[in-house]
Amino acid sequence: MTPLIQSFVAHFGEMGSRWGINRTVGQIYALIFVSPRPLCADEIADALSYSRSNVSMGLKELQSWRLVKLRHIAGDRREYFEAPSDAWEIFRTLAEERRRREMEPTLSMLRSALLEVPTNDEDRVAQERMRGMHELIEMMSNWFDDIQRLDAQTLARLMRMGARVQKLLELTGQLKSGSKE
Amino acid sequence: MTPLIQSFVAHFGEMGSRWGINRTVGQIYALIFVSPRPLCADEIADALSYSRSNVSMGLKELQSWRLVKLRHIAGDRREYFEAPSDAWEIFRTLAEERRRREMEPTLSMLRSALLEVPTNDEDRVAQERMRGMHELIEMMSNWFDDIQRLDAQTLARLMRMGARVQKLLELTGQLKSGSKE
DNA sequence: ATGAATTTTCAGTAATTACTGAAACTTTGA
DNA sequence: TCAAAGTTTCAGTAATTACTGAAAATTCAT
Repeated sequence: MTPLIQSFVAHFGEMGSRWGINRTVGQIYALIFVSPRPLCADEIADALSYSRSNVSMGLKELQSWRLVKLRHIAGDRREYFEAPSDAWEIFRTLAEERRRREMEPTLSMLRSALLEVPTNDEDRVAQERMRGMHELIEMMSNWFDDIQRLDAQTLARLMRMGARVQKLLELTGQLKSGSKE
Repeated sequence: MTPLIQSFVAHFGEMGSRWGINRTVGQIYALIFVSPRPLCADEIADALSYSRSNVSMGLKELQSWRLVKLRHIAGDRREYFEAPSDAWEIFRTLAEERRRREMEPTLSMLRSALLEVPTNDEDRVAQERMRGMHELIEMMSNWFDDIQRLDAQTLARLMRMGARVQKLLELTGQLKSGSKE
């Protein structure tokens, strides 16, 4: 590993642990991401000085997040791993997977909590707060879903617009006032 | 704690660990969030059966995330803690703090990596990928910053629009074609 | 200043999570 | 069907992180 790659990999190892992801997994992904060609498990274990089995676990985790693609090379039985070279695509996958793992369980917990009939003031207030949270998370979840379908270019345009989108909304609000939104 | 609140608190304890946040901190915040009035450390320790010192640590962490507000009650020396009752506000704080803790260090690492002059093909490719990632993260970081300034209502409108925003962009793209955007 | 009420720190311990090496399993070519 | 190449599982151990209780520090009324 060159020093450039080494520092990139190290950074993602540390960052990883601020997420749910562990150091090994972060480093493996960083390495695959910057590699010009797919890597096999042994190469990864070698480069990072981790045991073969640890790398195997890490790759399985990355697969469960759908962040790596498998490749096969003719005449070679080993599996090779590759990341999308487009950071947008990675981000999209990550967002979708987080929605599924973090938002959905919370939404279903909140939904069932909101079905309960509160029998005291404490529960009444609690439910009120939960309702607000449910509303927010549901909205964001749907929004993620919509965003998912935009192509990178449109999304980039939307982001570059930033706060100016507000102006646009005000404008269309006027144009469409009276219609369904 | 009522069963309703208990299940909410338990859920956030478990969810917390999928984030960087630990179980205790997640539970403390959940409890504060649904409480109709500010709580003091002893009440929290009591409700969750954690040691007073553990709760103290947890509250400190929540303060470092700026997720709790301190309140004082006349004639009572203890500090009371409260969460914004508006989930939007919480989300905004969280997003800002994550940007600061996760995006900024990564951006600065990437920036310095991109300043290096690559001396071989491996580094050249790696830098190319890093450039893509830098572009994406920087764009998102700026966008978060912009979003920050929108009021909840506008943001909600934007989200409810979802993918339809694409149509809007196409429209304005036509209107403005030739101008600076 | 004194001391009671409260909060924080910290060293030690418990619990959890990460990692390894060996063994089991799978796949494929001869 | 066998054996070689490759991958996964898993029990045990290492490393990390969470938690506690006791002691120290802080705050504030007198």
